[in-house]
Amino acid sequence: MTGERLTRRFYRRDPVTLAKALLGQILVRRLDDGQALTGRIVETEAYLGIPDKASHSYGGRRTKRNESMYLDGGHAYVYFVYGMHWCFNVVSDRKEVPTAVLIRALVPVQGVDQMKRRRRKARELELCSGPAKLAQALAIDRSLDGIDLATSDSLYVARGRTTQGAGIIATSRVGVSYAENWAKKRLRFLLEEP
DNA sequence: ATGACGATTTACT
DNA sequence: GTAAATCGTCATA
Repeated sequence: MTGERLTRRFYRRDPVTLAKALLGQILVRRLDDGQALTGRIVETEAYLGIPDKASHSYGGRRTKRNESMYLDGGHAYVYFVYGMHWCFNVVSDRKEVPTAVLIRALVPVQGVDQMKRRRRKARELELCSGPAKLAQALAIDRSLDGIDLATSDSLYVARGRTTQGAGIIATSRVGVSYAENWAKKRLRFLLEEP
């Protein structure tokens, strides 16, 4: 039961459930030349949408930038921050419900040499140990924003070793100190045993 | 038209 | 530990 692409049904859940369910699954990026870059998802964050002060869709905010958050579960939301970094989210829930899961870290599986090339500055252990790092390593950028992970060959998630909720640590999210009472909610999830 | 600000990373004191 | 890098997007005017 490993290696199959996850389908729409998997993604159409609330972001907390999805954030936990994504841990241990395999993110697959297939380049135009057919080469696969893959990694095991070991850290995620849930963004709960309209009520969530840390979410780009807080208060129902809907702009050109965050439009992808309103797509059906299983689409990609890729955004640009700090003038230099891309971050990749998996959209959760249904169409018009702007929630998502930020993929924060991977353990590289396939295509490590290519990842190293893309992240020239990084040391081996830091290839995919942050949201913008993994985006750079897997060549994820604007061109993949809004793509459908349920049908795209360029980017999707495949079933990895299943965890059944065991070994998951929940902590507060990173970089959202501005979000007041939402900043300290435990919406960041890490796989304890990589 | 302008200005403030990031769901970060890296380098440096 | 602190701070610079760096620019698209959005709110305000």
